[in-house]
Amino acid sequence: MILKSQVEWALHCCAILSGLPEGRYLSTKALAELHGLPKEYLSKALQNLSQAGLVDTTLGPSGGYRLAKPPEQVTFLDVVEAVEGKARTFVCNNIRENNPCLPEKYCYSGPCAVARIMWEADEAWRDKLRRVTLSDLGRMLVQETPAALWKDTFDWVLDRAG
Amino acid sequence: MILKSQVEWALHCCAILSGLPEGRYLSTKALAELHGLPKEYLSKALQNLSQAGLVDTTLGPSGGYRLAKPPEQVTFLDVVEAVEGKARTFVCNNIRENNPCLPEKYCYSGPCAVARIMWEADEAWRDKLRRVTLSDLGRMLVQETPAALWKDTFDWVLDRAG
DNA sequence: CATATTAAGGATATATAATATCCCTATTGT
DNA sequence: ACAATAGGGATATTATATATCCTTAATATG
Repeated sequence: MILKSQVEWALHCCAILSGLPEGRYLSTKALAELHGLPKEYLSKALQNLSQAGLVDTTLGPSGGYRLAKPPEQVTFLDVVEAVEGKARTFVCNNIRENNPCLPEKYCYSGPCAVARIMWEADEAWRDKLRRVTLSDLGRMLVQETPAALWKDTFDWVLDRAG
Repeated sequence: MILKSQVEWALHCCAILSGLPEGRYLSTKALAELHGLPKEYLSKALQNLSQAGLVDTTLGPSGGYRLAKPPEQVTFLDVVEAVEGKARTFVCNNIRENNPCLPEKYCYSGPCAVARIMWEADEAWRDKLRRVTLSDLGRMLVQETPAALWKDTFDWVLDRAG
């Protein structure tokens, strides 16, 4: 069970979008080249962000993506769920209902204990992701990235943003 | 990102093994029929449990599987990791290193912030699973299963255990 | 000892999901 | 008018999950 690499892509793209000056957009092309990713496929991930309402888009030259909300209002969970979907990571197939000892008409009232426990763990994972925002990420990245590289990077992307 | 159904199978099988009388074994066949699962494929999951040291096995008629330790010493994480592997659910491909602004010889010192955050969430998931044991599960199942069905089920499996 | 039953594991087949590319359309800034 | 863009459909490729089959070695039982 491994998350799609699109999740990683989307998070890094959001990190860049978080640092973008007000009103500017970044194209798929720029984001793909910056991260060395396949443009067309990255585009699908960005479309997911758009459909989830996390980013605004605009067409034409100098078009592209920008965050739809301030970075402190976008959580990791928002991004992860936009790309991976909101379904739980554990699917209960109710195999207890195949028990040959089960009376014909018997119906279990709720989900079984196995599922409840697995879903609690899933929820703990989501909780953790919900507590980290893009602005938290931004602060961490600024701290661990050389200032010159950080500046060069934004000069580079803004140069490609028309 | 969805866990293999083998995880569900392994957990339900462990639940049954937890309730088994001392010294008895249950065969793949019995476990498969009890849960309505494909015997050969379930066998692969049980082999994973065996390789992880969670269950003991013995050959021949009346052979099969039993827990290798008391149920309170086997956690959900043990079972999940035996089947799914211990790898983290988020893989960092270091796409920041594709940044064209990155100086030639530059080398990042540690994993990037995105990976650290995702790995923390992964760890929260594992923590939760580590805190639930098979004996916890057993208590929950006993409570939510009609006593007669519970008894019938163990009579049924023990009948098939030689 | 002979036999039936079992786990282990290799080989292979099938189905589903992830990754990737291509192409067409409508929109928009220049 | 033109070039650049997002959106999205269709399709191809690769990887993973699911499933079956078969062989081997061990073992309880008659």
